[in-house]
Amino acid sequence: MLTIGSLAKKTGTKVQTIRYYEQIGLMPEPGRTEGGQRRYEDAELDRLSFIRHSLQLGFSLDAIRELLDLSDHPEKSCDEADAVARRQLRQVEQRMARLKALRTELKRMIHECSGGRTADCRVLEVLRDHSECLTEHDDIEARLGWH
Amino acid sequence: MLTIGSLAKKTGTKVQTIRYYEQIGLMPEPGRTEGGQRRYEDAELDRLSFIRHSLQLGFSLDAIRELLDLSDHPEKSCDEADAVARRQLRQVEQRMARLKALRTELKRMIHECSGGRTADCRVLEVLRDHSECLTEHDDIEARLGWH
DNA sequence: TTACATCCTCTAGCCACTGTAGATTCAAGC
DNA sequence: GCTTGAATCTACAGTGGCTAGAGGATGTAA
Repeated sequence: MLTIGSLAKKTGTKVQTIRYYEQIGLMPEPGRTEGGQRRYEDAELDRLSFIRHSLQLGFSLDAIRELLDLSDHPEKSCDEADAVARRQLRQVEQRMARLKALRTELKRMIHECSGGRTADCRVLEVLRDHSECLTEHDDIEARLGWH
Repeated sequence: MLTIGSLAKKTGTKVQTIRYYEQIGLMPEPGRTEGGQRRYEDAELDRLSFIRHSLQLGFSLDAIRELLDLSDHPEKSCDEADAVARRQLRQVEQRMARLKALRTELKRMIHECSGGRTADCRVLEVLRDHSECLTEHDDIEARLGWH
Protein backbone atom coordinates (compact mmCIF):
# COMPACT_ATOMS: atom_id res chain seq x y z
CA MET A 1 0.00 0.00 0.00
CA LEU A 2 1.56 3.22 -1.17
CA THR A 3 0.65 6.79 -0.45
CA ILE A 4 0.51 9.10 -3.41
CA GLY A 5 3.74 10.67 -2.21
CA SER A 6 5.74 7.46 -2.20
CA LEU A 7 4.28 6.43 -5.53
CA ALA A 8 5.42 9.78 -6.85
CA LYS A 9 8.92 9.26 -5.50
CA LYS A 10 9.20 5.74 -6.88
CA THR A 11 8.24 6.82 -10.38
CA GLY A 12 9.80 10.26 -10.53
CA THR A 13 6.41 11.87 -10.96
CA LYS A 14 4.96 14.85 -9.13
CA VAL A 15 2.03 14.23 -6.85
CA GLN A 16 -0.17 16.62 -8.79
CA THR A 17 0.69 14.86 -12.00
CA ILE A 18 -0.60 11.58 -10.65
CA ARG A 19 -3.85 13.24 -9.66
CA TYR A 20 -3.98 14.76 -13.12
CA TYR A 21 -3.61 11.33 -14.74
CA GLU A 22 -6.47 10.09 -12.60
CA GLN A 23 -8.57 13.06 -13.64
CA ILE A 24 -8.11 12.37 -17.34
CA GLY A 25 -8.72 8.67 -16.84
CA LEU A 26 -5.20 7.45 -17.51
CA MET A 27 -4.81 6.15 -13.98
CA PRO A 28 -7.68 4.37 -12.22
CA GLU A 29 -9.35 5.77 -9.14
CA PRO A 30 -7.42 4.16 -6.31
CA GLY A 31 -8.71 3.00 -2.95
CA ARG A 32 -8.99 5.56 -0.19
CA THR A 33 -8.41 5.60 3.55
CA GLU A 34 -11.29 6.49 5.83
CA GLY A 35 -10.01 10.02 5.83
CA GLY A 36 -10.10 10.15 2.05
CA GLN A 37 -6.42 9.78 1.16
CA ARG A 38 -5.40 7.72 -1.88
CA ARG A 39 -3.66 4.35 -1.36
CA TYR A 40 -2.05 2.49 -4.27
CA GLU A 41 -1.30 -1.16 -5.05
CA ASP A 42 1.60 -2.57 -7.05
CA ALA A 43 -0.53 -2.79 -10.19
CA GLU A 44 -0.91 0.96 -10.13
CA LEU A 45 2.83 1.39 -9.67
CA ASP A 46 3.38 -0.71 -12.78
CA ARG A 47 0.85 1.27 -14.74
CA LEU A 48 2.38 4.59 -13.80
CA SER A 49 5.88 3.32 -14.63
CA PHE A 50 4.59 2.30 -18.03
CA ILE A 51 3.14 5.76 -18.57
CA ARG A 52 6.27 7.60 -17.51
CA HIS A 53 8.55 5.44 -19.55
CA SER A 54 6.40 5.84 -22.63
CA LEU A 55 6.40 9.60 -22.14
CA GLN A 56 10.17 9.54 -21.99
CA LEU A 57 10.14 7.82 -25.36
CA GLY A 58 8.07 10.67 -26.69
CA PHE A 59 4.62 9.09 -26.89
CA SER A 60 1.68 11.40 -26.33
CA LEU A 61 -0.78 10.65 -23.55
CA ASP A 62 -3.30 9.66 -26.22
CA ALA A 63 -0.90 7.17 -27.73
CA ILE A 64 -0.13 5.89 -24.25
CA ARG A 65 -3.81 5.42 -23.57
CA GLU A 66 -3.94 3.24 -26.67
CA LEU A 67 -0.86 1.26 -25.62
CA LEU A 68 -2.21 0.72 -22.11
CA ASP A 69 -5.45 -0.55 -23.55
CA LEU A 70 -3.53 -3.04 -25.67
CA SER A 71 -1.44 -4.04 -22.71
CA ASP A 72 -4.64 -4.74 -20.78
CA HIS A 73 -5.74 -7.24 -23.43
CA PRO A 74 -2.96 -9.82 -23.78
CA GLU A 75 -4.92 -11.93 -26.25
CA LYS A 76 -5.13 -9.18 -28.87
CA SER A 77 -2.73 -9.03 -31.79
CA CYS A 78 0.24 -6.80 -31.20
CA ASP A 79 0.08 -5.30 -34.67
CA GLU A 80 -1.58 -2.26 -33.22
CA ALA A 81 1.11 -1.66 -30.64
CA ASP A 82 3.60 -2.04 -33.41
CA ALA A 83 1.77 0.54 -35.50
CA VAL A 84 1.71 3.04 -32.65
CA ALA A 85 5.45 2.64 -32.19
CA ARG A 86 6.09 3.02 -35.90
CA ARG A 87 4.00 6.17 -36.00
CA GLN A 88 6.07 7.52 -33.14
CA LEU A 89 9.29 6.63 -34.92
CA ARG A 90 8.14 8.45 -38.01
CA GLN A 91 7.38 11.56 -35.95
CA VAL A 92 10.77 11.44 -34.29
CA GLU A 93 12.45 11.18 -37.66
CA GLN A 94 10.49 14.11 -39.04
CA ARG A 95 11.44 16.26 -36.08
CA MET A 96 15.06 15.28 -36.46
CA ALA A 97 15.12 16.26 -40.10
CA ARG A 98 13.58 19.58 -39.24
CA LEU A 99 16.06 20.24 -36.46
CA LYS A 100 18.92 19.39 -38.75
CA ALA A 101 17.83 22.07 -41.19
CA LEU A 102 17.48 24.57 -38.38
CA ARG A 103 20.92 23.75 -37.09
CA THR A 104 22.45 24.33 -40.50
CA GLU A 105 20.81 27.72 -40.79
CA LEU A 106 21.71 28.80 -37.26
CA LYS A 107 25.31 27.77 -37.69
CA ARG A 108 25.62 29.68 -40.92
CA MET A 109 24.05 32.76 -39.36
CA ILE A 110 26.39 32.69 -36.39
CA HIS A 111 29.40 31.90 -38.49
CA GLU A 112 28.83 34.87 -40.76
CA CYS A 113 28.41 37.33 -37.92
CA SER A 114 31.69 38.98 -37.12
CA GLY A 115 30.72 41.32 -34.31
CA GLY A 116 30.15 45.04 -34.56
CA ARG A 117 26.92 46.99 -34.44
CA THR A 118 23.52 45.37 -34.68
CA ALA A 119 22.98 47.47 -37.78
CA ASP A 120 25.35 45.17 -39.63
CA CYS A 121 24.56 42.00 -37.75
CA ARG A 122 24.18 39.02 -40.04
CA VAL A 123 22.05 37.20 -37.52
CA LEU A 124 19.44 39.92 -37.52
CA GLU A 125 19.76 40.37 -41.24
CA VAL A 126 19.00 36.74 -41.96
CA LEU A 127 16.05 36.84 -39.62
CA ARG A 128 14.76 39.91 -41.41
CA ASP A 129 15.02 38.41 -44.84
CA HIS A 130 13.86 34.87 -45.37
CA SER A 131 15.33 34.79 -48.88
CA GLU A 132 18.77 34.63 -47.32
CA CYS A 133 17.99 31.19 -46.05
CA LEU A 134 19.29 28.18 -47.88
CA THR A 135 16.90 25.67 -46.44
CA GLU A 136 13.15 25.85 -46.66
CA HIS A 137 11.27 25.89 -43.42
CA ASP A 138 7.92 27.35 -44.16
CA ASP A 139 5.72 24.99 -42.33
CA ILE A 140 5.36 25.50 -38.66
CA GLU A 141 3.63 22.35 -37.70
CA ALA A 142 3.52 20.02 -34.78
CA ARG A 143 4.35 22.81 -32.43
CA LEU A 144 2.80 20.97 -29.52
CA GLY A 145 4.96 17.96 -29.93
CA TRP A 146 8.07 18.51 -27.90
CA HIS A 147 11.62 17.18 -27.69
CA MET B 1 -2.09 50.34 -45.91
CA LEU B 2 -2.93 46.75 -45.21
CA THR B 3 -5.93 45.21 -43.52
CA ILE B 4 -5.18 42.57 -40.92
CA GLY B 5 -6.37 39.94 -43.37
CA SER B 6 -3.95 40.89 -46.13
CA LEU B 7 -1.10 41.21 -43.63
CA ALA B 8 -1.99 37.72 -42.49
CA LYS B 9 -1.95 36.39 -46.04
CA LYS B 10 1.36 38.07 -46.87
CA THR B 11 3.10 36.57 -43.84
CA GLY B 12 1.38 33.22 -43.63
CA THR B 13 -0.04 34.07 -40.23
CA LYS B 14 -3.58 33.68 -38.98
CA VAL B 15 -5.52 36.84 -38.25
CA GLN B 16 -6.06 35.84 -34.62
CA THR B 17 -2.37 35.23 -34.22
CA ILE B 18 -1.59 38.79 -35.24
CA ARG B 19 -4.06 40.09 -32.69
CA TYR B 20 -2.47 37.78 -30.16
CA TYR B 21 0.98 39.23 -30.88
CA GLU B 22 -0.44 42.70 -30.37
CA GLN B 23 -1.99 41.60 -27.10
CA ILE B 24 1.30 40.33 -25.72
CA GLY B 25 3.13 43.41 -26.92
CA LEU B 26 5.15 41.77 -29.67
CA MET B 27 3.42 43.77 -32.38
CA PRO B 28 2.61 47.47 -31.86
CA GLU B 29 -0.92 48.78 -31.75
CA PRO B 30 -1.60 49.76 -35.35
CA GLY B 31 -3.67 52.66 -36.65
CA ARG B 32 -7.39 52.20 -36.98
CA THR B 33 -10.08 53.23 -39.40
CA GLU B 34 -12.96 55.35 -38.14
CA GLY B 35 -14.92 52.15 -37.72
CA GLY B 36 -12.18 50.67 -35.57
CA GLN B 37 -10.52 48.27 -37.97
CA ARG B 38 -6.72 47.83 -37.90
CA ARG B 39 -4.62 49.19 -40.76
CA TYR B 40 -0.94 48.29 -41.11
CA GLU B 41 2.12 49.99 -42.63
CA ASP B 42 5.11 48.35 -44.25
CA ALA B 43 7.14 48.61 -41.05
CA GLU B 44 4.66 46.33 -39.37
CA LEU B 45 4.84 43.89 -42.25
CA ASP B 46 8.60 43.75 -41.79
CA ARG B 47 8.28 43.24 -38.09
CA LEU B 48 5.80 40.40 -38.47
CA SER B 49 7.98 38.75 -41.12
CA PHE B 50 10.88 38.93 -38.71
CA ILE B 51 8.79 37.30 -36.00
CA ARG B 52 7.50 34.52 -38.22
CA HIS B 53 10.88 33.75 -39.66
CA SER B 54 12.47 33.62 -36.24
CA LEU B 55 9.74 31.29 -35.06
CA GLN B 56 10.46 29.02 -38.01
CA LEU B 57 14.05 28.90 -36.83
CA GLY B 58 12.81 27.74 -33.46
CA PHE B 59 13.24 30.89 -31.38
CA SER B 60 10.75 31.38 -28.57
CA LEU B 61 8.60 34.50 -28.51
CA ASP B 62 10.67 35.71 -25.57
CA ALA B 63 13.90 35.31 -27.51
CA ILE B 64 12.26 37.04 -30.46
CA ARG B 65 11.26 39.93 -28.24
CA GLU B 66 14.91 40.28 -27.33
CA LEU B 67 16.03 40.09 -30.95
CA LEU B 68 13.45 42.67 -32.02
CA ASP B 69 14.64 44.99 -29.32
CA LEU B 70 18.22 44.66 -30.59
CA SER B 71 17.06 45.18 -34.13
CA ASP B 72 15.38 48.40 -33.02
CA HIS B 73 18.70 49.76 -31.74
CA PRO B 74 21.18 49.63 -34.64
CA GLU B 75 23.93 51.32 -32.64
CA LYS B 76 24.13 48.57 -30.04
CA SER B 77 26.72 45.83 -30.20
CA CYS B 78 25.51 42.70 -31.90
CA ASP B 79 27.13 40.42 -29.35
CA GLU B 80 23.80 39.98 -27.69
CA ALA B 81 22.05 38.92 -30.87
CA ASP B 82 24.88 36.52 -31.40
CA ALA B 83 24.45 35.12 -27.91
CA VAL B 84 20.72 34.57 -28.43
CA ALA B 85 21.43 32.69 -31.64
CA ARG B 86 24.12 30.58 -29.99
CA ARG B 87 21.77 29.72 -27.16
CA GLN B 88 19.21 28.64 -29.71
CA LEU B 89 21.78 26.52 -31.52
CA ARG B 90 22.69 24.80 -28.29
CA GLN B 91 19.03 24.01 -27.63
CA VAL B 92 18.57 22.62 -31.09
CA GLU B 93 21.60 20.40 -30.65
CA GLN B 94 20.38 19.13 -27.31
CA ARG B 95 17.01 18.26 -28.77
CA MET B 96 18.66 16.48 -31.66
CA ALA B 97 20.78 14.37 -29.35
CA ARG B 98 17.71 13.43 -27.37
CA LEU B 99 15.74 12.53 -30.47
CA LYS B 100 18.59 10.41 -31.72
CA ALA B 101 18.51 8.34 -28.54
CA LEU B 102 14.75 7.97 -28.81
CA ARG B 103 15.04 6.86 -32.41
CA THR B 104 17.54 4.17 -31.48
CA GLU B 105 15.28 2.82 -28.77
CA LEU B 106 12.15 2.90 -30.91
CA LYS B 107 13.88 1.16 -33.79
CA ARG B 108 15.16 -1.55 -31.51
CA MET B 109 11.74 -2.04 -29.99
CA ILE B 110 10.04 -2.31 -33.35
CA HIS B 111 12.73 -4.51 -34.81
CA GLU B 112 12.47 -7.02 -31.99
CA CYS B 113 8.72 -7.33 -32.22
CA SER B 114 7.79 -10.21 -34.47
CA GLY B 115 4.00 -10.07 -34.32
CA GLY B 116 1.76 -12.33 -32.34
CA ARG B 117 -0.24 -11.57 -29.23
CA THR B 118 0.25 -8.42 -27.17
CA ALA B 119 1.13 -10.71 -24.28
CA ASP B 120 4.48 -11.35 -25.95
CA CYS B 121 4.86 -7.97 -27.63
CA ARG B 122 8.37 -6.61 -27.28
CA VAL B 123 7.14 -3.06 -27.74
CA LEU B 124 4.90 -3.27 -24.73
CA GLU B 125 7.49 -5.21 -22.79
CA VAL B 126 10.13 -2.55 -23.25
CA LEU B 127 7.68 0.12 -22.25
CA ARG B 128 6.83 -1.84 -19.14
CA ASP B 129 10.40 -2.29 -18.08
CA HIS B 130 12.78 0.61 -18.31
CA SER B 131 15.79 -1.59 -17.56
CA GLU B 132 15.44 -3.07 -21.03
CA CYS B 133 16.47 0.25 -22.49
CA LEU B 134 20.01 0.74 -23.65
CA THR B 135 20.00 4.51 -23.63
CA GLU B 136 19.27 6.65 -20.65
CA HIS B 137 16.40 9.05 -20.94
CA ASP B 138 15.38 9.86 -17.43
CA ASP B 139 15.01 13.56 -17.70
CA ILE B 140 11.85 14.82 -19.21
CA GLU B 141 12.78 18.39 -19.71
CA ALA B 142 11.99 21.13 -22.12
CA ARG B 143 8.66 19.59 -22.87
CA LEU B 144 7.32 22.92 -23.97
CA GLY B 145 9.98 23.45 -26.54
CA TRP B 146 8.76 21.90 -29.75
CA HIS B 147 10.23 20.68 -33.05
C1' DT C 1 -29.23 49.40 -51.02
C1' DT C 2 -28.11 45.17 -50.38
C1' DA C 3 -25.30 41.36 -49.95
C1' DC C 4 -21.53 39.32 -47.96
C1' DA C 5 -16.70 39.05 -46.90
C1' DT C 6 -14.02 40.72 -43.53
C1' DC C 7 -13.43 42.75 -39.32
C1' DC C 8 -14.28 43.55 -34.14
C1' DT C 9 -14.12 41.86 -28.93
C1' DC C 10 -14.49 38.30 -25.77
C1' DT C 11 -14.08 33.83 -24.05
C1' DA C 12 -12.71 29.08 -23.85
C1' DG C 13 -9.83 25.29 -25.33
C1' DC C 14 -5.41 22.65 -26.78
C1' DC C 15 -1.23 19.62 -24.24
C1' DA C 16 0.94 17.98 -20.24
C1' DC C 17 1.42 19.56 -16.61
C1' DT C 18 2.80 23.06 -12.41
C1' DG C 19 1.84 26.08 -8.61
C1' DT C 20 -0.83 27.98 -5.08
C1' DA C 21 -4.39 28.49 -1.18
C1' DG C 22 -6.64 26.90 2.51
C1' DA C 23 -8.39 22.99 4.80
C1' DT C 24 -7.88 18.19 6.47
C1' DT C 25 -5.55 13.80 7.76
C1' DC C 26 -1.93 10.81 9.22
C1' DA C 27 1.90 9.04 11.99
C1' DA C 28 5.38 9.65 15.37
C1' DG C 29 6.91 11.31 19.81
C1' DC C 30 5.66 12.52 24.51
C1' DG D 1 -4.56 10.85 24.67
C1' DC D 2 -2.41 15.07 22.80
C1' DT D 3 0.44 17.74 20.03
C1' DT D 4 3.09 18.66 16.20
C1' DG D 5 4.31 18.90 11.55
C1' DA D 6 4.61 16.65 7.23
C1' DA D 7 1.73 14.96 3.81
C1' DT D 8 -2.56 14.94 1.80
C1' DC D 9 -7.02 16.82 0.09
C1' DT D 10 -9.93 19.88 -3.41
C1' DA D 11 -10.25 23.57 -6.47
C1' DC D 12 -8.64 26.77 -9.50
C1' DA D 13 -5.29 29.64 -12.21
C1' DG D 14 -1.32 29.75 -15.21
C1' DT D 15 2.38 28.05 -18.77
C1' DG D 16 3.45 28.71 -24.51
C1' DG D 17 1.78 29.77 -28.77
C1' DC D 18 -1.77 29.83 -30.55
C1' DT D 19 -6.82 28.31 -32.39
C1' DA D 20 -11.87 28.21 -32.61
C1' DG D 21 -16.22 30.06 -31.95
C1' DA D 22 -20.07 33.33 -30.67
C1' DG D 23 -22.34 37.31 -31.78
C1' DG D 24 -22.13 41.60 -33.63
C1' DA D 25 -20.10 45.73 -36.52
C1' DT D 26 -17.78 47.46 -40.70
C1' DG D 27 -16.22 47.92 -45.45
C1' DT D 28 -16.81 47.48 -50.34
C1' DA D 29 -18.48 46.11 -54.86
C1' DA D 30 -22.53 45.58 -57.75
